Amino acid sequence: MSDGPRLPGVEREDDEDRIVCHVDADCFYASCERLREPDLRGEPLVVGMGYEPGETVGAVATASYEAREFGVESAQAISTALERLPRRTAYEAGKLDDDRERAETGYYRPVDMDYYELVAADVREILHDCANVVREVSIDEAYLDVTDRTAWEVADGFARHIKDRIRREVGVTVSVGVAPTMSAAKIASDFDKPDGLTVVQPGKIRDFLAPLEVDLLHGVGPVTARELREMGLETAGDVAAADPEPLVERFGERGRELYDRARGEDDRRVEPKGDPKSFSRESAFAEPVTEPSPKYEQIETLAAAVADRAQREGALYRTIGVKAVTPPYDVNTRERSLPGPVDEPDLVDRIARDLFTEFETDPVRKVGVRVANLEFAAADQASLESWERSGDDPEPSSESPTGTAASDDRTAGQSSLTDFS
DNA sequence: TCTGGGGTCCTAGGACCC
DNA sequence: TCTGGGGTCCTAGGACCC
Repeated sequence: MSDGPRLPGVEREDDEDRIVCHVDADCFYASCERLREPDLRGEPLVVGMGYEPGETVGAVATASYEAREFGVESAQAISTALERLPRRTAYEAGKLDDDRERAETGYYRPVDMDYYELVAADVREILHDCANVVREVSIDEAYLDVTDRTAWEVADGFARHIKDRIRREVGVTVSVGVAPTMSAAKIASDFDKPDGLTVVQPGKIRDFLAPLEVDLLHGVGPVTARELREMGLETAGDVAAADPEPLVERFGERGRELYDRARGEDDRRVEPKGDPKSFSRESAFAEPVTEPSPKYEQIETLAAAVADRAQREGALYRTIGVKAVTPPYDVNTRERSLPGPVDEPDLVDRIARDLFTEFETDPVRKVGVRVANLEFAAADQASLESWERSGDDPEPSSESPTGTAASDDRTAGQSSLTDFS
């Protein structure tokens, strides 16, 4: 109902003064492990894959803050982590060849996603209780639009309430950022980790961001950070004050976005996450493999896993792809699109093999299979179709004498309408 | 830091169509 | 029959995130 000048065709709505909360669990996997194994509290703890005897490839998924003291970081090669922080069990068994102290060792646990999902579900429930709109970004991270639930004067108390509930009812700690935009809220939640709480009031975003290094901005990784530094831009404040033209020229659309975000401008609204766009599975070999057969065996396994996942989630796919990582670390992808969406595990296998023949004799350190161009027919379309063709065969094709979808043209639809009315 | 696994989005060239 | 302009889809690669 607000009056005032509007550009024709532009929806302004209640654009102003959203209150966005970003909730980010602190080293979530490690917290989960401590939940079911309280003795791990206060100890250096690494959750990852590949540290068991016989395994050589793997990486750190999460390191507790105690483990980070030793230079262990997420995404680090597990071998590096073990050098910096040997396993406590190795110490206790007297297997360490150097004279390290017990205090310089830590605990290692394998990733157990099923368990973490259970814990995350409890957190989610609280989040949905605290906000009208929740966007789950990952298992341990979500945006909340809490505009209708609180006000800026008491936003810190509201965020405190969320943190307290999660700690009391689930037993893990989270860091919360509150700001008028998603991007500022995200950075705010990271500002005071762990167990942090940072509120950025409207009008203060640019001041808040100004001193931060560019790589703290969401979407700026090592490559972009280096290029920005080469352009003389070290902090978010530098970017905000820069001429946007060179940024757009160098980084395209991302450059514009970067510039806007550094200035505190971000008009994205918190919206629930939609359907996934792709499913993939991949796995690395202990060392590069040249023989064709182990590679094809992996492809077969991964293809089956991906097809199974799609089936379980009720997704049809129209594109099938493979990935071959060759030394030193070249990522090659090949994909093929089909005329229409399918759910055919055999086809995934066949096409994946076919696409992979190109790398058959190359040394390969990692292979992957992917399906994309997903369609979730069952949920969305069933209702749409029944709405469009109301009165039509309620169980399409299952009762059909031919059993083929090909017979489902207008004429067939008409006749079944007659049949069922 | 020589590298795990599962995702998203963007870009750029080519094919193809009108 | 020497060559415009716009749009969409497909494919491969790259950067990034957790």
